[in-house]
Amino acid sequence: MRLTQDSIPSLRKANKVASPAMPVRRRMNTTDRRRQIVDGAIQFFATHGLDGQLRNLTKELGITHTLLYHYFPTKDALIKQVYEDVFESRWKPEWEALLDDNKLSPEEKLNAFYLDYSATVLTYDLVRILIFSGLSDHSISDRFFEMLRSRLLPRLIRETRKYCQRNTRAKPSHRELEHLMGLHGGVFYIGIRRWIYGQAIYDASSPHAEQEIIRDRISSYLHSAKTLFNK
Amino acid sequence: MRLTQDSIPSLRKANKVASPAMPVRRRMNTTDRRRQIVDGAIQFFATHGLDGQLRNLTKELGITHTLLYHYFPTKDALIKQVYEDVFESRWKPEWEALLDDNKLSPEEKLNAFYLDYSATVLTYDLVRILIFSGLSDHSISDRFFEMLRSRLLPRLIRETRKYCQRNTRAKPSHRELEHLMGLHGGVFYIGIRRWIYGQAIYDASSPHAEQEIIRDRISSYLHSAKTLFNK
DNA sequence: ACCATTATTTAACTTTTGGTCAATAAGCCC
DNA sequence: GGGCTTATTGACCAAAAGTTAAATAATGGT
Repeated sequence: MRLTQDSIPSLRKANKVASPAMPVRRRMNTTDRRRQIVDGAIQFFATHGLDGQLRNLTKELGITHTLLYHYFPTKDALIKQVYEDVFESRWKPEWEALLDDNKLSPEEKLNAFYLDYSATVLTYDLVRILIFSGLSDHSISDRFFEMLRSRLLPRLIRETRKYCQRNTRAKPSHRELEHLMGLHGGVFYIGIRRWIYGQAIYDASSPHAEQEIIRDRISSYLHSAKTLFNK
Repeated sequence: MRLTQDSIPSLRKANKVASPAMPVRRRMNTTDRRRQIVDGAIQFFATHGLDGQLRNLTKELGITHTLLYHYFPTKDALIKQVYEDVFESRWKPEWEALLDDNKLSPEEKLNAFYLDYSATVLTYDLVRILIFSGLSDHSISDRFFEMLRSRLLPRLIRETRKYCQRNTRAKPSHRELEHLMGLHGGVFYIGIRRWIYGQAIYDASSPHAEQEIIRDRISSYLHSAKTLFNK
């Protein structure tokens, strides 16, 4: 292992002819390399946690660990960048617009939203990094949940009320919110089972199984909202 | 910090008189010390993850880190013991008996079960160690979920059917199971929010808030089961 | 009161790991 | 093709962290 790694340079020195079998030191432009590092780091930290060792990360990337320090002053800086990227790239502002769209019924909105939300958020990288973040500092999970709480939950509650034909703009009650969190948690739990517990959730026979599940849960949620809150 | 730690022996040597302010080297019997170490380790690993450093753990315990190796040959052995203990001590065989009790209605059973389950399982130690385990090897989470799957889910499905007045012993359908997982995940998500995200979930005004929430979810679950599966 | 046992500590070793720095060489411009 | 810029590397450092071995001392039995 260490042998091959270390013997490459001497080989190169001894024989300057470039051969496909012999990796040559390649210069990448800064932005591409940086991109590659961050992408690799996202995958890597999602798998091994934030305690994963830089030398292992760079080995996967095919570079020396010292090269990292050309792009990031410290490991924390890299982690921070990973947080940024995972977070920034996955949160969709369209969700708010979708939930505000007047052409859709409450049920259609909830379905459309949670289908897209689950496809976007319930990914290997995001779920695991979110959980890793929650377990250590709460930096990412706090931010993520705050977005949820301030931008989505109120709209989801509003749509729920609309569905129940309750015309109130009162502040969502504790009970209403918790009912919604029951749905939300049930959906997020899909991600936990799949990406934390490593379960294969669906039978292969039905390709749209996940969508059906989510639809079921939403309909169940809305239904019981009626009986729960309509008197 | 290190100073006081290191200066104790010399102090002891200089002045043999035992004073309450000066901790004296105490011999504990093997079983007690082992118990203390494992208990401390559960707390410690739950907080800092499995990468937590033994020196910090033992500092909390007030012993030298090398003493650990008198009780456990390696760090992995200690972690394994932690897994065992968390798992053994928290899983209640009574749950199965409860769900089989004929004197209770399905709704009463589900309520009683999930109230106790959440009080027992949704604790700081268990939730976090379960998740830590899931993120690394799946050793604990697999076992835990397997117990759930084989011993509890079938009974919960059975009671759900009873509630819906469906008399079938057919193998639970994929859809039935997922509906149940919606409830289960919603409940477990309480633990995630509280112990991973670090959220204070309930308003202090209502001490039984968690119980009400769970009751709500169960009633919602059973209700929608009726409409979902009864025709 | 002494002795044997063994819990506990001290000191030291090894590997791992984040981080630094000077040397090397790939690509670009002229 | 020569030279400049800078991406990339190899050697090295220091602190962290798991592990070992020998020395010390608390306890229980006689």
